[in-house]
Amino acid sequence: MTKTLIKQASDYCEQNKYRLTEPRLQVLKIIASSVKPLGAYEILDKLSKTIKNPKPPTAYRAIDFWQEKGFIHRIESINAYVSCEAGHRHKGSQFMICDDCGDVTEAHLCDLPKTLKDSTTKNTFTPSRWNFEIHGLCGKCA
Amino acid sequence: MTKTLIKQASDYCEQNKYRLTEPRLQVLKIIASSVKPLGAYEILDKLSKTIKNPKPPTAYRAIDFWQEKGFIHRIESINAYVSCEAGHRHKGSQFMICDDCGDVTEAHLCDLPKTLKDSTTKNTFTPSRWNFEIHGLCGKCA
DNA sequence: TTATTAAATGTTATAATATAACAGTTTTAT
DNA sequence: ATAAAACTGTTATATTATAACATTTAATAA
Repeated sequence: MTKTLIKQASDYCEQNKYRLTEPRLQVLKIIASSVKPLGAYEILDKLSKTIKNPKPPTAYRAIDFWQEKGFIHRIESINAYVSCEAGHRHKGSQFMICDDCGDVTEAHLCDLPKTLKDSTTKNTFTPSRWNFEIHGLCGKCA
Repeated sequence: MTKTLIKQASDYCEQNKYRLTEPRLQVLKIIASSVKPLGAYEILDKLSKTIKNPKPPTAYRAIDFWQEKGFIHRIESINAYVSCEAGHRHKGSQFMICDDCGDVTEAHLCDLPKTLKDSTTKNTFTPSRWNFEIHGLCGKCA
């Protein structure tokens, strides 16, 4: 639900004294209204419909902002960005990426699965955030 | 153990009729002998010690080759490559990446942890490969 | 309510990462 | 020997991302 996410973001900004500027608003709308992850330059391209001749930093700054605040995630293996529906800040995500149609499904992971957690413990490693990207085929494409 | 990995790779090429060419050998040696993940252009730079004036495709082709064969992995969140000690082809890895010193520890994951597997099932998603990147602090830096 | 500061954007340039395309070479199989 | 396949060399360029600094907007304090 696009509207819900924008509302959430708007409330978040108000509560935390961040400015919901035009680049930020438009970038979030663009990402939230896409069914597939978008690359930064796709976002930039769409941004040019509402902002005159935007440059890369305009897109990247807004992307970075929402990413820090947990409203969007970067899918590292495809250099693309998706909005997050979780409605709360979480340390990690599990993405299921269909290599056929490009569709991505997210499940957020507030905790590390036990086997992985055990592995970090064994290595005296203190996790702060995690990103699990699973490639394969979605139900429609399988 | 660098020697072991090179030997493994050499045997693998012989058994599978792949050519262990100079760029491939040097690139694998470079990655295998580094304690930290290396970026493609770092690899290219080191490659210039044994190959005269190498160009990006020379490095990237060898990188892609070893990656396909499972002898190295790409760490997506830092655009860098590490050798794999597992000695067998596995579908996924868990990387623990220290954000302070840059050190990376790998644990290979032949199977998806149950919670994640359940999540794929629920989404009728068929996994083929996975990459789990956990950021945080290693024992030395914590 | 104006001055000051902080936060954010606009703009130019460039860095960092990666690949396309095609010519030439080496190896393998015939 | 010849042809085909695999691989490398080389030039050029695409893609992704950031540095640096001038300018504008908004919040805060005098």
